Amino acid sequence: MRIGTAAPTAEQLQRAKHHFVGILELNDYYSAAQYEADVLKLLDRLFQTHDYVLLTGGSMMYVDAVCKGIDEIPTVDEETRQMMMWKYREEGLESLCAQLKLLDPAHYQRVDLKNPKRVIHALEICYMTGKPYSSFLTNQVKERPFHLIKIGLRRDREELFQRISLRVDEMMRDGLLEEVKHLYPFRHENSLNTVGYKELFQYLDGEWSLETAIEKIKRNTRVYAKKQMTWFKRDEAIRWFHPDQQQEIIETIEKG
RNA sequence: GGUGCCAUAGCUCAGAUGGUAGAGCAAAGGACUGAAAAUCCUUGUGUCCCCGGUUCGAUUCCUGGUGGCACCA
Repeated sequence: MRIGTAAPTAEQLQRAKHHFVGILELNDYYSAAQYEADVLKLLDRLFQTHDYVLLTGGSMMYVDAVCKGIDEIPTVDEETRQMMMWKYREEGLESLCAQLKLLDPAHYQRVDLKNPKRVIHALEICYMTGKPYSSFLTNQVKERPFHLIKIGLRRDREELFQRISLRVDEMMRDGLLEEVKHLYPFRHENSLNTVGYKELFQYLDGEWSLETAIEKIKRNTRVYAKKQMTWFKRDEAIRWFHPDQQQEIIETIEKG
């Protein structure tokens, strides 16, 4: 999935040592909590020989998992997940909400009852552990054995959207469609339900023209960029810069 | 040139036998604790093409104009 995920190029990989690139198979289970654990373990090692380590990217929850931590909640086993998916299909969301109200009234008050993923996950934990989902939540930011400097990059929306459009065109030139064709047999894997892949699957299904699919990729990428802005905007620790302000960014990092 | 049809939100269109209007898409804003490039929520005032007429009242009916489409010359 090199092209669609905008993985670092061979040249970029040469210039700086990267971690966690291409470590997972299509159908591997992974989560923000696992990422938190994996990254902390790696950092432990890296800080023995490095003063600085850079964490880059825009996967909001994964960034926060490393910086702020995620509460200790058991990982849902396959059996429970299957059972809950079955209940969701057979009984519907409303029924699941009613069950959550009984098993975890506190969380029932707070969750987005219209969001199946949230309701399902809370219920999974309730059923699996016999304890309310909310009893696992501490609402505390974890202490880290290192100093964090958060740098946010921001540019005019018009310019940003223009660059998104160019980036998608470039991916197409680099052979995104070929990549997607190879992945077509695995299209139902969760890892492929993402921008850049799901739209081209629709094209291969004959539901959209190629032009429409490309427009949708651009559109969905814009929406994603907007979601990143919304998420990171409320993080007061982030210091914001225009990408061209390299000198200022370096100084900020050196000052700590 | 003639005849017919159309002109309503950024786009595609719906609608009221006359009481100033609403869907989809787009767009904007927001949420987010082991599926997160995922998932979910909220938001629709727009000279209803223009001039005039009828009317208490016209975006709706009528005359004329402008633009578009189709057919006929």
